[in-house]
Amino acid sequence: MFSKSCEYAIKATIYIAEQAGFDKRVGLKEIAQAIDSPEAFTAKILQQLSKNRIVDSVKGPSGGFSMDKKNLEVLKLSQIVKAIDGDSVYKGCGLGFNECSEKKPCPVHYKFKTIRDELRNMLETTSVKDLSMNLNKGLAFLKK
Amino acid sequence: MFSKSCEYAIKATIYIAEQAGFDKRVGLKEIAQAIDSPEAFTAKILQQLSKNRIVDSVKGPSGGFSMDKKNLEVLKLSQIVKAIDGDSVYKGCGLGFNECSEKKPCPVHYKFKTIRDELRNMLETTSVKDLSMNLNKGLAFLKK
DNA sequence: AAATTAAAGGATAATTTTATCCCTTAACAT
DNA sequence: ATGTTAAGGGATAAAATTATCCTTTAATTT
Repeated sequence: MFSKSCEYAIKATIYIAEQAGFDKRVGLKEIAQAIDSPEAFTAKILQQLSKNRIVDSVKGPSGGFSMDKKNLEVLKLSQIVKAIDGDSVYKGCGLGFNECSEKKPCPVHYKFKTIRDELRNMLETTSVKDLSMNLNKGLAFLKK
Repeated sequence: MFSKSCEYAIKATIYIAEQAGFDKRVGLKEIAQAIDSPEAFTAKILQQLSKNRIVDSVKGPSGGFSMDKKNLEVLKLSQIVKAIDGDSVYKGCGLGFNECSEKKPCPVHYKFKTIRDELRNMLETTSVKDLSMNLNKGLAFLKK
């Protein structure tokens, strides 16, 4: 569904959001441990998230990554996915055609349309807060 | 959604099915041209499809690939996908956890569940005949 | 039976994705 | 101001995926 990078990005964002809820700023090392991801690779992804203003970062002692609490409801899964994987998930054709459309549908077009539309809708309506709330309730887990 | 290999596999199968409808056996070269895929790579994929009895192959002159007409309604998209990509699509977690389940749901589990279930259902109910029929009606296309 | 044709299969290469290393830059603490 | 800390960023490496080449095997045709 998503690239590994994107999976890490989602996990990292959820973790940062969770900690931001406690007004905690968290460092790369802590994040990588929490979501069980390779540190250096995660650093790259956090850079992208930071550039895309999905998280904010501060250098130096007691620095690290955090998020604007007020933004947690507004920030949608779709924005993370877009920042890392682009819009391939949205406009991607089931058979990899890029000209695939309503007017020139590929053989699987109509079969896939519903599902991709729903996926899009789900990503666009699910906020980071939705996900981190689940996490706090113990209904879900982040680390393998 | 699927690997490139899987995309080629679906396209190739649809094309072979279409031609099998005319009782035509088709060769690698023709298939690769029809679906606009690299020939040698497509050969590998056809080997897998053949091993999985999704298509049948005959060597030598007037050989090539074909399918049992009677099977076109029975053969589902899911079988092609499984033969090439395994069952990652079915049991794949949105965040890449392999222990993700009802009992131990990842943060996106419930959000993704519906969509993955629908995808699974769609793949398991869509027959190759459904797709090749569309193609014949000119409603869809195979070659870019 | 021999020649020809086309798939099967092994080895290898190119590309993309994932991952690591190390040096630079910026923020904070003293 | 200086040292320490942590993110930023460039270069490189490893792994996986995609792709090609070439030899072998098995059919069909003559």
